[in-house]
Amino acid sequence: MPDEEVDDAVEAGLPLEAPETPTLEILRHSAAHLMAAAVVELFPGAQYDVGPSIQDGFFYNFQLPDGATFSETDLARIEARMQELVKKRIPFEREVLPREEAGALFAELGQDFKVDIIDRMPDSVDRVGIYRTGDFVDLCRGPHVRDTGKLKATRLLRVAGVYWRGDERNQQLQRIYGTAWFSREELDAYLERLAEAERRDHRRIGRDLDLFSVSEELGGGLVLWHPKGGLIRGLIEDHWREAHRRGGYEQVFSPHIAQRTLWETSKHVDFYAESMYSPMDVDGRPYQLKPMNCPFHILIYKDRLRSYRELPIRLAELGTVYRYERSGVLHGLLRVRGFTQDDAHIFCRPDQIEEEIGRVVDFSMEMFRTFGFDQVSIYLSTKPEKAIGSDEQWRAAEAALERQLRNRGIDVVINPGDGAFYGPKIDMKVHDALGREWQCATVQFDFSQPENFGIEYIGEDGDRHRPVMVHRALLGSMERFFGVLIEHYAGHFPLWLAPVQCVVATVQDDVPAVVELGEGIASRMAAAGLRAEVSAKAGERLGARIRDAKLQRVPYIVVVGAKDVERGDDVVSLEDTRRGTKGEAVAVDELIARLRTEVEEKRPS
RNA sequence: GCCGACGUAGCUCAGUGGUAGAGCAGCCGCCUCGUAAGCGGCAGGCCAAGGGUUCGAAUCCCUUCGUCGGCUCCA
Repeated sequence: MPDEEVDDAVEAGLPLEAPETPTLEILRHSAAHLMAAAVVELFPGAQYDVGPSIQDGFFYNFQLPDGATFSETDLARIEARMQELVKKRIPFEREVLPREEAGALFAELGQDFKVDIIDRMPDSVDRVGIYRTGDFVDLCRGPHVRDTGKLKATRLLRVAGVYWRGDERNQQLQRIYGTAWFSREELDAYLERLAEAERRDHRRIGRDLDLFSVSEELGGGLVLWHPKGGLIRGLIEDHWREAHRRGGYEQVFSPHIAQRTLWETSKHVDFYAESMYSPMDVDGRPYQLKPMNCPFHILIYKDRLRSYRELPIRLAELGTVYRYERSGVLHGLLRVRGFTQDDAHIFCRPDQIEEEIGRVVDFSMEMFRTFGFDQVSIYLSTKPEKAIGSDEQWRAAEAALERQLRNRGIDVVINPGDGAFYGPKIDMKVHDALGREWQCATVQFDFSQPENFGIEYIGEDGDRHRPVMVHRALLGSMERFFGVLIEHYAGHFPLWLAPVQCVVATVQDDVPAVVELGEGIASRMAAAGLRAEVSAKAGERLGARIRDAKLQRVPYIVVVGAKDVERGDDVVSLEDTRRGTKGEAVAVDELIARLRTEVEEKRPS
């Protein structure tokens, strides 16, 4: 998220010329000014706050007089006015004013936000830059394009309510988002990208492919996995379990509720209360739906005395947790109130911690590759405001995490203050087919819980020592990962995950020998462990069967008809819907062998 | 939770004050057809819920619930 304050918190600099070849960022920032100019003309008395360029576009925050708000129909009017200003080729003119003069100027214009920004500038600032575009004047560092004529490929996209200075205790402003490009063609390409993202929307595909549902009747943020979605989840989980066994993890299970005292010990009650559901009464004692799995794994660790020889102990669980999320944030599978984390907690000696972190990073990269994610961005989050543990502990842990990443030649982005309350974390975001980043894996160093629960091990020296703990999820949650996977593949799952791997479409549906041939092929495939279905419903043409199978994203379609029955050579016509080949003559046995190989290799697409 | 938009059949959507519609899906027939939709029929709606205005409300107003786009927050 851009720092809204930075872009317009202008300091006086040298006079800037409009660059010969403006960057997209400059173009978009200029487009933001243009939009603000149009808004101020159309909505007298509107105050403007900040308007930076952002990824793919720009926004500007406004406050309309008398608490008025923009509605989406206003966008067309504003855009039309912008177009007029574009035609006039109004120059962007820079001036540098003494600070007091600028303050007086904006005060006179009734632009309180600008006055406020000037007031907040450090004392060292004595001159500030402003830009004029016709009658519109804005506090701004620049640079800008030469004139508004450069801003032809601009489109306003949506309005949003936002909190002043990003703090929800503050008043709400109106924000308009837009996008701007050098050319009409680039703008169209961008809009097409948005349309493609919409076509890939996992909620859309989830319904079309009958994978999952969420419903009002059930309750927001709660997911029903339908048979096909459930099948895919099961396959993902099978792979996950197998990988974890090989990776030295031991699978455990824990209940969905526990006594509230457990959450008091873990300090979740203190630090995580707003995400936890109200306690329920069990025999007069408060119990709590679990928002995290860690305390359970700690209890497993703690159930008996541990030796240094046992460490590291890696306890993994597909643990379903429940967290209160505010109604406005719920979103399909990506943001829900009940979800299953692919969780694990690693208990180890301090001397093992770095190696363990490195292992987890390698392990997750391998896991992502299996699902077709080759590119991953890595973020390191440091101590937040609300945290337990000393600054020294935090700094040491942060350094350990960073060292392991750097050792692997990984570029790390630091997110200051974004860690969990019990320790710093590494977040891994996968890049999908459209280049979008999705938060999946998180690796969190935790030096607090071992203390909270007083867990120990007996060291080589015979004394008791405190283990350290790494909390990690790779896929993140089954729900979110599934949503991301759907969008990444646009529903075209790799063969090993495809709910139906092959449809055997019959040409005729009323010729018993043809239907029998189709059914025979499907059952041979089923016997070989493949998921095949016959499409022979009465009243449909072959074209309709093919179409249905393709809309259902079935990877392979076999066509059989009367001619195949006559020939009797066990060779069928194969269509590979992902590669777009059709009419390939292939023997059924060979087909089965081919698909089995593809499944066994878990070929990612 | 906040700002905006939207809630009409399983799905996608028409319908802006005067008797609720279409396409797809479903069901029933007819056609037996070779690589993305054959043809015909039937059935399907308390127009999100509640309240109001009106002779009359899917349509106008209010409230609630939900969904969507953002904000804040997050796996």
